[in-house]
Amino acid sequence: MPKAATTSVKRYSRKGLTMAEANRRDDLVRAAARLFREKGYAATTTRDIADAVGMQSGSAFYHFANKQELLAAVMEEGLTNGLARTSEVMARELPIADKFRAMVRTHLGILLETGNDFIPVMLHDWEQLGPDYKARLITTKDGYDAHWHKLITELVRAGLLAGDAKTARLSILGALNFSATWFKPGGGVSIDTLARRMAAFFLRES
Amino acid sequence: MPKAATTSVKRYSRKGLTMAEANRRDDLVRAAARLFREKGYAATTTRDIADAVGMQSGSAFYHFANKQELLAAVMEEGLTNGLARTSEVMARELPIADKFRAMVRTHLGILLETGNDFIPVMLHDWEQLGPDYKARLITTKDGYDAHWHKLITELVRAGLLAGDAKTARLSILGALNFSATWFKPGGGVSIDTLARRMAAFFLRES
DNA sequence: AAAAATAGCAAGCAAGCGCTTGGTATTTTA
DNA sequence: TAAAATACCAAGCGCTTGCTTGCTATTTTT
Repeated sequence: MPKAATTSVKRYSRKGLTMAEANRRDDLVRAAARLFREKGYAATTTRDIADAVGMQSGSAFYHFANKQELLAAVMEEGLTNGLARTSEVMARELPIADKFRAMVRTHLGILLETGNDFIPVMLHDWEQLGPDYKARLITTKDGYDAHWHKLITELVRAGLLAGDAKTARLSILGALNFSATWFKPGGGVSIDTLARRMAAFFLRES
Repeated sequence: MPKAATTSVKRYSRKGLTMAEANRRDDLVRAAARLFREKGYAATTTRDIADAVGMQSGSAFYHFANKQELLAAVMEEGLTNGLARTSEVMARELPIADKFRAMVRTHLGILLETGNDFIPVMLHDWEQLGPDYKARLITTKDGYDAHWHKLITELVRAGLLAGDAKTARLSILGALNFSATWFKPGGGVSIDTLARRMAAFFLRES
């Protein structure tokens, strides 16, 4: 008879999944993203993150060489997902003004939807990243910006946005990105409504 | 003969000022503001700040009970000065569109002028402040917002800004505030030029 | 000129930090 | 089924952190 009562079988998640299925690395990235967003990177300890996924404090370093690597993983996750969503919208065949509205809605979704803590962390704690880690992410980040550059250049050319394209891009993305600091889900406006209102504020049409 | 060679007279600044004139407390606030802006509040140590003004690491706690109090002092300095400058502009008798342009220029000045690290620190590290410290600042902060609310409401009513006043205010202040993250002094555009371009981007007039 | 207040210095403490190490249970590969 | 790889745990190490304490030099007040 096995001594099952004393030697309990080791489980890698509450659902009793195997190691490979459990994928605790992703759990760490998600928990880190949430905590980094709530308290900031420097104010979040590796113990906080380990606690959040039910690990011992040192065990996170089996998956990540150091704390910076975790921050980079959070940002990379956000950039990869954000670039995919953005590219999909840009590939649609839509009137330019409608495409702008869709892009605004998508960008706000990336920033404000529950659980999407990755890009807000990137916007807030980019400067906490060492130069080598920045270099690893800058390519994806540039691809992101390129979509917006193309879109806004067309809108300016069509007379649907005022001023020069650079000022328009910096203003619009600034306004959108800053919403991550004040938007509270369930606090009055929905993301959909906010997106419509902000798009209408920027666009020059009847 | 006094043993001046061995027992040097204690100076409270490099200019040989007296204690009261030297005002090392303000030195600490300015140094803290610069470091908080460069590295973030949590990543800046009290030793960094003491070093920056040439003090021993513990001596800053003669002027401030704790590190949070220093952060609050940085923000209060920014709010007081910013509110004063903003109130002065609002009191001018100007056509409403010109007043908007002046307010944009003033706000960008508060954010971007060299040495004005206080409001950027507030925008970036507001959430690091304990609830009691937030309460101490919230009144001044609201006075600040009230000016913008009044101005933008008038502009919307005059048809010089699109959409509802709330969306307009959040978008404009978001765009302006976010410039603190990307603007580099001496890097292409001046604050004056940036202010003119951003104001022109938002305003609806010929 | 004595007393009190001011503005520090020098030293260090307790707690918390990122991270390492040695070992072990489980799973996967050979 | 033995060997190798995976995914941790338990313990703790060295360093840094915010902050305290006892003392001293200078300035201001009385």
